[in-house]
Parts: sequence; C-alpha cells; structure tokens
Amino acid sequence: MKTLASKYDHNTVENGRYDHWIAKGYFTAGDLSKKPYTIVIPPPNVTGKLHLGHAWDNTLQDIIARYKRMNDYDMLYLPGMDHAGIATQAKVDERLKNQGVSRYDIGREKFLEVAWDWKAEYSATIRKQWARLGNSLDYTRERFTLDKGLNEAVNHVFVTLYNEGLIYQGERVINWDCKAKTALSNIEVYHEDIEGAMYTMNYQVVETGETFEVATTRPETMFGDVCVVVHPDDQRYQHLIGKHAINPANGETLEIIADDYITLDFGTGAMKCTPAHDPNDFQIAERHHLPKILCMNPDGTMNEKAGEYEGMDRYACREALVEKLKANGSLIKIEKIVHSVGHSERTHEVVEPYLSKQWFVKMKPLAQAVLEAQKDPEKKINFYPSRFEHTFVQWLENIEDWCVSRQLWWGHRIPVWYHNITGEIYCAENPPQDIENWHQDEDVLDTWFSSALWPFSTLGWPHETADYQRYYPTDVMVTGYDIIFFWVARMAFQGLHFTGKMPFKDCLIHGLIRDAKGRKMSKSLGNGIDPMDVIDQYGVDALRFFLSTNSTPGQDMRYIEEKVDAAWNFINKLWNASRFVLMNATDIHDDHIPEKLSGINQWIVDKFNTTLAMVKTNMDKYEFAIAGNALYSFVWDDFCNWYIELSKVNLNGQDESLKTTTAQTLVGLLSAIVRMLHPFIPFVSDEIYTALPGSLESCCIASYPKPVAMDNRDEVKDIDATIEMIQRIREAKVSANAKPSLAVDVALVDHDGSTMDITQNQKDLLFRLVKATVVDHIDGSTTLIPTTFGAVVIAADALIDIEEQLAALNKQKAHLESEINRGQTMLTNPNFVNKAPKAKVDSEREKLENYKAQYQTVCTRIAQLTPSEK
RNA sequence: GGAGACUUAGCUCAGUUGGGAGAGCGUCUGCCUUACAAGCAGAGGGUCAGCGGUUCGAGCCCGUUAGUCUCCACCA
Repeated sequence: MKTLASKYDHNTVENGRYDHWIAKGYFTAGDLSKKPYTIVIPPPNVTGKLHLGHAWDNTLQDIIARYKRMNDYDMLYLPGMDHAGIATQAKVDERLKNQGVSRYDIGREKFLEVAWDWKAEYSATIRKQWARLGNSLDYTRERFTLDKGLNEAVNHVFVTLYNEGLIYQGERVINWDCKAKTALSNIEVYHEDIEGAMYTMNYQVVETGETFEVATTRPETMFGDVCVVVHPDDQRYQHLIGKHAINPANGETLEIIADDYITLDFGTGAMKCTPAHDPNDFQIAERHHLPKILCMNPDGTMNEKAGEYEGMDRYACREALVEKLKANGSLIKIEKIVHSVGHSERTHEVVEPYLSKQWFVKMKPLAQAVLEAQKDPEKKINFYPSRFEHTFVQWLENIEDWCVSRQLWWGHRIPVWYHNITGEIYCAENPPQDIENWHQDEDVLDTWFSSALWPFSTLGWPHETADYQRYYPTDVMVTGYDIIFFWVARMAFQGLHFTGKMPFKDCLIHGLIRDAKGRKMSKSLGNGIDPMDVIDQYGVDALRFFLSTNSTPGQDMRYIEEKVDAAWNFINKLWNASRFVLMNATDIHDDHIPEKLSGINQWIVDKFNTTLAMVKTNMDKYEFAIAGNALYSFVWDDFCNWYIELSKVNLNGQDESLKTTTAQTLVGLLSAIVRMLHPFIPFVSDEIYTALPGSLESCCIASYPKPVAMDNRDEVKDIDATIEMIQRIREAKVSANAKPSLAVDVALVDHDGSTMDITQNQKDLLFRLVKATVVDHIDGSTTLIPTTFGAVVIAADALIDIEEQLAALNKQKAHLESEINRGQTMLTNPNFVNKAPKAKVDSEREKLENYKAQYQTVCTRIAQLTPSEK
C-alpha cells in the first residue's frame, strides 16, 4: 500500500503520470466485448498553442470519455489537428518574411515543405499540452486534416458532389481578402460598424441635359459601373428610363435602366450599378444581360479601367477621385455615415466584393436533407442546450451556396484538371493518364471542407474500415456555439449526405471563456490566460474542476482566479481527508463496504447512495456543474466535516468490530469518492485511488461506483437528530460567549417532555464533538433549545442569561407562529388540499404537526422562565 | 430588420417537469480540536430588474416594459 505525502503538491502528483497512462495503453480503444462510445476531438489549428477555451472544451470531452470508460464502454476519444489553411499560411508567410523571403520567391513546393515543418513543430506542442490537460486520447488513431487518408476522403467527396451536380464552378461576386489574396466564404466575414462617407454626385442625362443625384459609399468602384438603375414605378425618373447618363468618374455613357430591386424611398432612388464589385448589382446585371467590369486587381489596387489611377491603392484612388469630382463640380455632397463593413476574419482587412471564378457547393439540397432529418427523433442531432437547434435550423433554412475554393497553397488541392489545349475539365480522385496534357486547378479547398468530414474521415471513410463500422456515428460532439455554422452544420450535411447518418447523436454546446471583467480574451487586449501557466500554478486538476463546475451548458464563463484557487482548496481537502483515511486503514485490505452498518456508517452510506444517484443522473445529462457541485458538498460537508469527525469516536473506541466496520466504510467510500471525481480531477484521484487498499493499478481503468446495498436505514434519523443536537449546542455556546471546549450536561427530551432514549454511541458522539454529557434530568438553571425532535436542555450556569434566552425563545415563537399560520392557511384551503399532490399535502401536514409541538415546547419554556424571574 | 441570451447576496454564478431562495469568494465573531489554519465552528447579508396574467401556489410558465450582451441579415 502506498502512502500520501503530508502536503498536497500538484506538481508531484501530476508530473509523469500521463506518460505512464499512455504507456499502459489505458486510452487505446478496441475492446470488442464492450459497447463502443465515440468522441472525436474538435481538431485544434496547428497555428499555435492551445488557449483556455481549448482547455475548457477538452475538459468537457475528457470528463465524458473517462466517465464512459469507467461505465464499461469501449471508449474512443480520437485526437487530431486541423491544417487551418489561411491561418497557418499566414503564419508561415510571416516566418518567411522574417527570413527575408516571400512564398513567391521559394515557390509552391518549397513553401509546402516549410509549412509541413511548421506543422510538425506545432503539433508537438499541442500534444504536450493535451498531455498536461490529461486528455484520455487514443493516439494510435491520431489524424491530421491534411494527411493522406483524409485527402482521399476530401477528393472522394469533391468528385462525388461534382458528379452529382452539387459542386459547380462559377463567376460570382465573392468576398475577397486583398491581403491574403483569396476568396472567403460568407461566414469568414464579420461586419463591423465603421465611420465612412456617403458621396452624392450629379449625373447628367445625355439626351436631355438634365441632372439627377446618385450616391455611393465607394466612389472608386465607379470605374466598374455599367448602368444607372431606378425603380420602374418611380415618378421622378420614369421619363429617363432607356436614356443615358454620363459617369462623372470617367465620362463614359451609362444606360438608365429600371429594376424593382431599387427601394423607392431610400437615398436618391437612383443607384449606380457595379456588377463586378457588389453581389446585388451582379444580380441586376444578370437579369439585364449587362457586362461585369472589374476595376481592381486582386491585391486591392486599381486596374487599367481606372485610367489615371491605375496601380493606386483602392483607398488612395477614392481620395484622389473625390478631389477630382469636387473640382469638376460633380460632387455635391459628402455626408459622414456609420455603416457596417465586412472584414476578413483572418487578416481583418476590409473585404472587397469581387467578381471571380470560384468553386461552389450547392447548398439547398444538402441543407434540406438535414432539415428533414431534424424532424425525425431517430435521426436528429440532439443539442444541449436545445435552443441551439434553432440557431442551427435557421441557418440551414437561409443558407446560400458555399464558396469552397481558396487561392492558397496550404490545403487540399482541388481535384480538377484542365486540358492545356481544349480547356476541358477533368474532375476525378486521381490525375488523368496523359498528365502532360493537363494542368491542375491551382486552388485549394476551404479548410472547413475537410473539417466537415472529420467524424468519419478520421475513422477510415470512404473505406468501410472496422473502425468506421464500429465507431461511427459518433456519440457526442462537444464544441462552442461560435462554430455551429462553420463546423457543426457542415459536418451534419456532409455526414448525412455521404454516410446516410448524422455524424453524432448529441451535440453539447459550451460558451466562450472571458476574462474576469467579462471581456473576450484577445491578443490585442493582452488579457489572454495561458492554461499552461494556470496548470503550473494550481495544477490541471484544479483548472479542470474550475472549468467544469462553474458554468451552465451554452453559457459564457469568466475566468476568475479565486475560483481556481477554491478548486485547489477542495482538492487539498480531499487530499487531507485521504491521509486521515489511510492512517486509519492499516488493517483494511479491500475497498468493500459491509452491508451491516449502524449509526454514522449507515448514515454516511445513505447519503452516499443519494449523492451517487444524483451525480449519475446529471453526468448523463452533461450537467457537469451540478454533478461536480454535488460531489463537492458531499465530500466537504458530509464526508469530511461530519462523517470523519464523528468516525473518530468509533476509531478510538473499544469496540473492535465497530472500529473495523468504520475503517472499511471510510476506505470504501473514499474509493467511491475518488472514482466519482476521477472524470473531473483525473490526476489526484488516481494518486489517492492507487494508495487505497483493494484498488486496481489505475483509477483510469477502475469502474464507476455502484450504490451500496444496506440491510436497513433505521438509524439514519437518529444520526440526523444527533447532528442537530450538536449544532444546537454549538450555537448555544456561541450565543452565550462560552468557549467551544466548555463541558456541559445536557438532557434530551421529546415533544411531550419525556426523556429521549439515545444509544451510548450517540452519547459518545455528543461528548466528542461538543463536550456534552447526556444526563437524565437536570436540577437548577437550564437553557432549553427546541429542536425538530423535542428539545435539548443544557445545564450550565455559564450559559445562562435569562433575558437572552427569553429573547431567543420569543423570536423562535414568532417564527413558529408564522410557520403554523402558513401551514394552516394552506391546509384549510380546499383548493390546495384537493389539487396539490397527496405527498405534498401529507408532508405539509406532518410539518405543521411538528411546528405545533415545537411551539408547545417553546411556550411552556417561556412560561417557566417568566414568572420566576419577575 | 430578424433571432437568442442575460438581469437572483458586496463580487462571480447555480437554481432540473411550479411546492418554503443556494454555492464559492468577500465581510463579522470565536477557535492552532492529534487529516487539513489553503483549516474548524458560528453569524450577517436577497420585496429573485419593473408591471400584469395563469395557478391553491411563480425565481421558474405566459404577456409586457427597461437595461446589458451575442448572433444572423443588411439599401446604393
């Protein structure tokens, strides 16, 4: 049997333990005799280190994984990482820049080598961090979104969708990131209110010479204008439809056309139309068969269409053009406005709507299938909390086609080849035979295209592997609400389309972790917390306990260091209690709790059974905070503060059999406690567990506790009463300013005033905890304290202050009167008696009877005290 | 414009089919009691944002108002 160090030191407990677990293979799935249970980790980006949000996310997953493993499942918690296209490429670009080269200098192939080196470096860091977090991952199945198998899956999906007509190439106005020089999908763009200006200009009509006003926020795009649009019913402009106006930027002639896209009462009612630089204008141009003219280069500079401004940055051009328009009198008004402008999520550049040829996934049919499946309880994904299903469904209902091509190098290259001469398109999982006549599409796919396949591609799909058949669909996906659109929805439609099943049954959603002031943690604010620093200071067990017991599913959480400290204190408490148990368990050889129990042992085991049931119910509902807090109060209040203190009577007593039973109960319960806590605090629970008699070689492979069979629970009430006596006597001493150690004689009476029978053991408990000696009756002055069972009568001159006693009794009398009043009002209300559940009515009756009895005791006592003193 | 969350003790937050308001930290008092002073024993502190409704009964359900926050969509 091991012993525990006299002080809890998280470093000593945690260091090296994870490596040992891994070496032992505790987390390797594959026991075919058990039911499978699968969680795939949301793959972290190989751009950098894990942050506190990852720690939170992973803790929730690992709690489930360990809980399921202990409940006899063949648990697969599958690790992996994401290549994170844009983000990683940006990091690698930066590294190259620091070395004085650009990716264009070294070329695609060399660039990819550097990127793979980067990946190797950062994946090693992330693995170390997973180890420190204690994630019970099966590394034999680790995957990377860009590895060979996943590339196969990606190609298969792309080709299949292409052949099904669900992937197409098209010229559209997409979101263009001028800094990264790539297209972005809609959800990679965030909108921010910024101050801009509305420029209003006079346009002159060619045919009549009259002028009218047109406004824009982006004058530089005027070089891409193809017409002016008004509403067909607009009285102001009807006579101009079909006529022409002069573009004040370049003097070109623009036709004035009518389209009911225009809002009559917005702005001037006349709009310039720039099909290549605005998605709505693009639609108009489609309807009216107008050309689409680009006036910018991919890097955000102006192209030859801008004439004298060619080569100028778009914003410099705007300024220069505005000056010119002012000078020639076209510009008649500049109004400052605040409008929301799209920015790239990655580079934070203002996104330019930009016409270009991209690949798109046709979303409507894919989304529709998911929406149908959500209506079927057998097929649907169950969201926890359920409200996120609305978010998910609404997004799918309003979905638009997904732009999946990216002008990057780091990613899955699009499996499309173009014939060098004919331009014919060849889309297949493998290159064409006569490869020398073809060239491959230069672009790669959106990172989320491969992430969307994660729950099944990691298991070997599209091959019907044993793992895929056994572990798919996965059981629960744990992730933050911020990536429901990016990831959850996309896994859903790809999973459903390609495997015929939703990729997971449950989806547990958590919030964002914020700083102590409630702000988002961000680099620019410098308020980020490195989980590794927290682990250094408090240990990962404390961090995990903090993360898992301080939030409700779906809700944001603040990082509050004091709470991590409180979690540490709890672990320290557990540690010290364990030392006490081990000190008293030298003769115990297993962790079995006897069925025949009496007194305090029966009492604590009864409490344990209740706690276990409560904890299991909530673990199964992913309510880890409720489960964790129930364990916290059971351990600290019931087990440590009451049971251990009370157990000292038995342990130090003369009754050898009681001594043994108590030691067995201590050991058995502590074993159950650390096993229940193991999913939350795996390191320290393992250390304690393995020190206990009868334990297996690791808590990781121990089974979850079961309720203890008890032959009866008759004495539970007696101990409850004893505890109440102890509390009342303590209070009496405090209110009388007596020392806690003051010895007192007490008599215990029922409601009818007769002496109560209590066991010798109960008497010993009273003496041990509050130095109270139980006597049959007391002569002389006394203090009487009413209780739920009757009263405690204390004989001790030191305690006596008649005035204070009377005041206390009167206060209690008033309280009892209000309680009796409440009960009687309820019970005389026929509606309550008839409509409320019978159990509720009965318990109210019982309570009322008890209050009445207490009231009697109090009144009698007041009567005794009053005349004799006056 | 649409959707959602939040408002409970000084602070941060729980509160599970509606049935007497809880925790941690902080505050006050007393204790070095042989597992633990990072502890023990006590205490104080809340018209559960406002108003209305349903109900025998509302922190919880419905409506409404106010404030805080988030997401989605955005008209030149």
